[in-house]
Amino acid sequence: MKTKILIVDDEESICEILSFNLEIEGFEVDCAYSAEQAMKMPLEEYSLIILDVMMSGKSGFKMAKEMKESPLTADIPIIFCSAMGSEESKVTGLTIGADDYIAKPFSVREVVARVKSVLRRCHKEGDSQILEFKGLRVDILKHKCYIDSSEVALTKTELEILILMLKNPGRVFSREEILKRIWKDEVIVLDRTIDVNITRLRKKLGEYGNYLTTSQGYGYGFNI
Amino acid sequence: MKTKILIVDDEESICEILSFNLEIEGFEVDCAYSAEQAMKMPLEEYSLIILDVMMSGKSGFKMAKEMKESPLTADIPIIFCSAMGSEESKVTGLTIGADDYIAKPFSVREVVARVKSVLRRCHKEGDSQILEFKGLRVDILKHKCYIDSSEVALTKTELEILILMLKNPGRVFSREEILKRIWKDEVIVLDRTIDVNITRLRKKLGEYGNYLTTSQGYGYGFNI
DNA sequence: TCTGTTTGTAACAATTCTGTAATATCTGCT
DNA sequence: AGCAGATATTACAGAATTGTTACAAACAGA
Repeated sequence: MKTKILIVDDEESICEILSFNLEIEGFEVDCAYSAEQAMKMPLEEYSLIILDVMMSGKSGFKMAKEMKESPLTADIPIIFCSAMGSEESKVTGLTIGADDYIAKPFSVREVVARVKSVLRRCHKEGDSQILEFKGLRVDILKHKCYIDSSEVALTKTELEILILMLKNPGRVFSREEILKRIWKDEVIVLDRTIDVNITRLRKKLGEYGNYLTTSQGYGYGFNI
Repeated sequence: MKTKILIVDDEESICEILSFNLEIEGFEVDCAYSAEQAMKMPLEEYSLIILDVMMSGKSGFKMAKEMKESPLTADIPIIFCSAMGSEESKVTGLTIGADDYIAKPFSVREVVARVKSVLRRCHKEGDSQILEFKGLRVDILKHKCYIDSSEVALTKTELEILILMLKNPGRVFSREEILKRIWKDEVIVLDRTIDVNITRLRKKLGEYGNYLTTSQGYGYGFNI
């Protein structure tokens, strides 16, 4: 399977040139022309995202921040690119949210080199993205959960909670933390909502539900 | 209790992005926007300080130097970061006692990696903060207590008292001190409440309960 | 639009925690 | 030993936390 890369830039010509060159290098490349459009795509399928900082509508930085908040997409490396203009200093500040940074105008050669470098650094090439514990298996790319090879139907919320917990087994997450990472800052829901979702998850996971433990006064965790 | 990190940088955006990402990693993060402001904070509470070299007002170097002069703060690891990637400032930083050095612009992933590395090196890692005495073990992050590898169920209050004592073995805590640190100022409870909780703790800890000693007229302590 | 699913909320039940008070025991001193 | 002050123990009820269920709104697909 080819390594997939997503380019998000409102300048169509840039997308074209980049995707052309990256495809020559053997990558599979998709393009989005706005952050809004990109956010509707199945981001977790991509091994790397090239993100323009300055776009009309949602900025690349904002999009990156949202990605970091979801356990599904938090680990995807991002390369920012932006025109070095009057806001040079601001750009410097923003770049640190990324795994790499490229200033426009850039040479195609440079971009390809950085893409390869970041992928090497993050060991993400061909990464299967599967979480496993005994007979419990979660395929992050496919959004599926299996127990002993038979599928368990989890809803999006349930799956994200499970992924968050499974990625940090043993760690206890406070309700506040869970809200921040599953529901983002935009939506406001009650603490009790977490409890309800944990209950649902436990029920669906059967015997494995017992590993989702409560730390009274602290929160929840996946306890091995 | 989470590992606390202080970020000192006059660029607010940098503070934001770093703190956001470090919080996701499970650290508790505070920010200061100048060395002067930072020096007014209770520095000894932090397990690590990320310090910008170039700030208006007092420089990061100067602040580090002052920290090294106080026994309270001399051992806190410091990671310098600076826009000038010149070898010169790097050398200055390391001689002053910095534990690591990062040149801007940096990737968040890099910073997080270095933070973890430094904490690991200093035996203060955020992944598994563990207090241990013979067969008694407390995992602070997991909020769990074990005796000879089997879990002992402690309540929140009991656990907090035990952690307080175990962190300062030999030291005697007055009731007043214990109230202040476990119950904060918010809640007001009787002195006798402490006694009851100590009793409960002793019973649950079995043989190790004997190490929780009373200093008549003074208070309690974990006496090795 | 109809239908089924997902998801948050509310209400209530079950459980666990925790401070208090009453009583017993201990400690240091004379 | 006897006393006074300090600490230990116990039981209990109220508080706090968590679990469960049912329901309705929002959503998605046909």
